[in-house]
Amino acid sequence: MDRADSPSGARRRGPAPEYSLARIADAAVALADAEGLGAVTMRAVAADLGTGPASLYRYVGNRDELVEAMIDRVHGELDHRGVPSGDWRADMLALARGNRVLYLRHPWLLDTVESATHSGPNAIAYLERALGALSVVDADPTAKFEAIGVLNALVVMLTRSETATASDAATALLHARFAEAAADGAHPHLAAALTDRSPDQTPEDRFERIVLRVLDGLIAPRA
Amino acid sequence: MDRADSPSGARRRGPAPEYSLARIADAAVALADAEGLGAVTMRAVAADLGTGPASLYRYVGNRDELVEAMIDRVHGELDHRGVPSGDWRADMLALARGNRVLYLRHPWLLDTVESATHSGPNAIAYLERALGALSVVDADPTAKFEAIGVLNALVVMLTRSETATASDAATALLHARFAEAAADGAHPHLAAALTDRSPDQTPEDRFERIVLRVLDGLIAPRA
DNA sequence: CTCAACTGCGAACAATGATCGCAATAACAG
DNA sequence: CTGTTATTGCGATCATTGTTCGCAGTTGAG
Repeated sequence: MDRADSPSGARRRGPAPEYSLARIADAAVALADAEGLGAVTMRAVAADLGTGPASLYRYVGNRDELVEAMIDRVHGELDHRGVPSGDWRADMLALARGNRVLYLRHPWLLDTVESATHSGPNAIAYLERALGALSVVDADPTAKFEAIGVLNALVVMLTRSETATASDAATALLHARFAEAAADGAHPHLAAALTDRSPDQTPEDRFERIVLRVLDGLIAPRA
Repeated sequence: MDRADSPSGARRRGPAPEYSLARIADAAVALADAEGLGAVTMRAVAADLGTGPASLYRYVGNRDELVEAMIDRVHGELDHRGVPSGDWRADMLALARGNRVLYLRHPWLLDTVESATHSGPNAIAYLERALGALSVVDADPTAKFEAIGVLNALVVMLTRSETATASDAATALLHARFAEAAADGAHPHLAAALTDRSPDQTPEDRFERIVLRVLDGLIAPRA
């Protein structure tokens, strides 16, 4: 019942595995990048590899495991060397920036946050980096875990709002509903806020400003 | 192609609708509360109402619309009167607290954050309240929207971690992987952080402390 | 050479979201 | 009162998807 592919030292019996978890995950990632996570069906991935869906189950227990493999695979794209630099603020900002570009490059990652916990090797390596960055801070580990978690949630939220373009149907609907609510007289503050648009700020600036502020709030002087 | 149920003034022709969006949403909410969002299939909801799946489509365009109705329905459980009180910090904390209990009562809401945007009437009413609370703050509307969004993301994340009990399979797996990584020698900071457990703090305290800190960081003195 | 372990995968199954069409019903027009 | 029409309830049915079964083919071990 074990998986094909797994590096169990010596070559086992039977034919050598024709595919690999990495190849399958790559195909799935390509599909998700192009058409969203919903397009990642076992059939579609298998078809892209030129085989049938059943073959994939030699490498993956189920679809969730495939998604997990995808997640960890793209997490490997990040290069966080030099992150425990001593300046924890800069370090955390760098980690956040890295996650941001990762989410922008693979927007489907934003859809996996709530279903699958990112706990693959690369995600754990990331956590190790973050803890390393915070090792110079005098706070108890629980607070550090919290800070990392909050930071990640923040990055997800910010990137999600960055990804929501007006061309998107859901976003258009949202705006329409806002406008409607603002016009019905029962939502004065909303109406005011919508008319009083304050403008252009690059996404990057917005991102860094908010991340830094939250960081400062989180790791405030001990009470 | 219009929906049954919708209050189009005078009674229309044909038989009076036997169900209603509200009743259907209630049944679905009950199902989700008991067995999770995955248990909310058209068939299951219909069966709970004593009918077939096709009937629901007179009241709902598709499953996503049903989930949206569920979301807005439970958002109506919150009573946020007295929230624009003048003390914006207290107001925002109260709103956050309200959302927290809502998420704890209906954990499946945490699974809807990324798929469906919460933009029903009750969600918009919530937004209006929050904007009202922040109306006494001198900041541009964009920043206020951001603050509200960040606050919500924060509440979601904190409540999610509160919901993840050790009895949960996913959480158990996560802890196992952490322990494994901590033991392999390549993750010293993780190992240190895991052994150095700092203890007991009520979830409520944790929640309020973090929310207040982030709020203070967000609405920091203008730069 | 034989056997056992292993892989690839076509065929099939169950569950689910969704559609179609028709019978039943009730307001409306005359 | 009758015929028309808009509307509802819903059984039957379809397409899609995740997943399993079983078997043929392959390869190393004894």
